[in-house]
Amino acid sequence: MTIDSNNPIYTISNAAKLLDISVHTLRMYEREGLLIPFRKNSNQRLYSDKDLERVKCIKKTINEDKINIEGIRRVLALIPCWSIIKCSSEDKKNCEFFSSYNKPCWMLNHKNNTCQDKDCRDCEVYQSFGNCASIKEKLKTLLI
DNA sequence: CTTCTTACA
DNA sequence: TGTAAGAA
Repeated sequence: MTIDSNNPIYTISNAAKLLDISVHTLRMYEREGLLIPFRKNSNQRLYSDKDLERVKCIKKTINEDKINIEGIRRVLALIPCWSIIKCSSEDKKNCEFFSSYNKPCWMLNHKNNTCQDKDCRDCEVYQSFGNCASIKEKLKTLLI
């Protein structure tokens, strides 16, 4: 983890074992827009240590804070991505995100805007809201 | 043998 | 959340 926590090295079965959840649940979190695992050319999912931390945060939020997947997704849908990546007004006009309030930006189409060639998994927006500890800090920097 | 997608008595 | 089918 100290070398490169972004290295996708865990298969879905290994990740599930480490997290003590089922592979089915991991796929569901993905389908619900809570995380974006790395994909090999063979379409197989791979998870990094950072991904594991992200899922731990999700588990904690669901089990301890009693917020369901839908609730988490709606919070993520409020991230001011345009401010983080500094969209132009043209980008905003072409972005589907501005007509949606229940999906995180990384679940939407990015055609015709500055995000179209980006991999959301590598995006600062997705990364910054990856675990419970960093979210509040990130929001502080946006409000200053 | 593992993983992928899709579906559901 | 679990399990199953058929494909890769």
